Amino acid sequence: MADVAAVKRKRLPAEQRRLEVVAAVVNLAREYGPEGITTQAIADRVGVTHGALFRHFPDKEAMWAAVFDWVQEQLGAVLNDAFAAGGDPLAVLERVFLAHVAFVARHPGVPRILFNELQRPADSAFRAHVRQNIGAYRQRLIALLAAAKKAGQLPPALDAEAAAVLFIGTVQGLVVQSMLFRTESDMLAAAGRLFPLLLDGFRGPRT
Amino acid sequence: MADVAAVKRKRLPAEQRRLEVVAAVVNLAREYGPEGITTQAIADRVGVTHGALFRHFPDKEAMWAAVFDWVQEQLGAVLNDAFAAGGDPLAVLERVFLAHVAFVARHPGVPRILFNELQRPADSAFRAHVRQNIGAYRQRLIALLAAAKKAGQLPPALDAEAAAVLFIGTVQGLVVQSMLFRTESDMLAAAGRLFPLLLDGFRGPRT
DNA sequence: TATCATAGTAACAAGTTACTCACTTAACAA
DNA sequence: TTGTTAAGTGAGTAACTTGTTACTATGATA
Repeated sequence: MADVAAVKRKRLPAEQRRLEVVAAVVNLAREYGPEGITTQAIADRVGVTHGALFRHFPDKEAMWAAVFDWVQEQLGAVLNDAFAAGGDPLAVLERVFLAHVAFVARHPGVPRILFNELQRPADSAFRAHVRQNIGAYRQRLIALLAAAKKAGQLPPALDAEAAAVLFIGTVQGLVVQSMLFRTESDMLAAAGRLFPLLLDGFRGPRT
Repeated sequence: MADVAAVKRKRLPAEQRRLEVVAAVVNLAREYGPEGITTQAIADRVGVTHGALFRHFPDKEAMWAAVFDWVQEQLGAVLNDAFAAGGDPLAVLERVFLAHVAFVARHPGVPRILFNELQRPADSAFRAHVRQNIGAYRQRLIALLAAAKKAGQLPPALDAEAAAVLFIGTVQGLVVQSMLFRTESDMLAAAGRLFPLLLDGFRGPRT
């Protein structure tokens, strides 16, 4: 695990160093997987000795908590913008879809971190956090689908709950397959091809 | 990590013990996540001392390799049956979808193991294995979609490659969300609600 | 310039993990 | 019954990982 940030002025203020730790964890997650991230590797990447980390975080779990907070904040802002930008409901839906995919394409470490957390036993505190976030996301999608029904853009018979699951699942499935096959840069192109199919499914059976 | 198999006759033939190790790993993956599986935990679960494991496997990686072989074999058989059972192409497609979901619902440790592998760096030997399997799966789906086009069940304009990605992605997304929210038993019901939406998407725009 | 809070250091401690090895003993066949 | 083979034992070991601590050095401020 190379120390990219070897040449670096020391003695940063605590808040800034904490952000550097978060960035280091996200990058290391992409490069080596979340499992292999040791506190020593984080220290090397940040360009600081091992012991210094524990001046900013009480333990390793607190570092992970900071990473989760960062992800929630960033992704939340991206999705908020997409939801808020206006337009008819289906246009919003497409914007949300593409914004979501673009975010994980820009931060490829993030899905690895989330998938990693999914494997932990169900009682994990992080799990509850993630569950609440995705649950809220799903509710917003259901509301958006309801608005689209009201606007006559989608049929009233549409199973909105299933549609929301399918929507989020499409993003997740796309991410999984991109991690296997493609580079992150191809993800947006693939997303552009997938969304029309998804939308046709929402629009209901061809008469 | 309790030793479920504490009362157990000793001195099994090697092949059988190897299968027990594979089963133990899959079960432990569901209960504690793949990350937390130590060779000691495997030994406890199988009901054997730690050292005995290394009489059957040269190292831990070989145990994981055996698990991957088992998964490939089992899931491959399930999908083969679903593909081979006959009927019109869209009926086959639905059967494959439900068989796939049913398999992961019956072996909840399997997706955790696969997701775990996805986090490792791209040059892993396991990754190449998984990639080849899913790639072959995708090809079979594309062929099936082509057959459905020929039979007039799907429009010729359908982007078959994107549809195959969406199909596999739907399963994966369903699994992810089931791991977060539902129990494994709900998965099949959710799959039944999702498939019609997916199919309508394949059938193309409503005119 | 002197002071002082605090970021950083380096060596250490304690626990965990994968793997080894000399040995014991069960099972099966002649 | 007896001899041989291979499964199993259990006490170790080396490497790694997290976290601690006594000490040092920096840089903003008075």
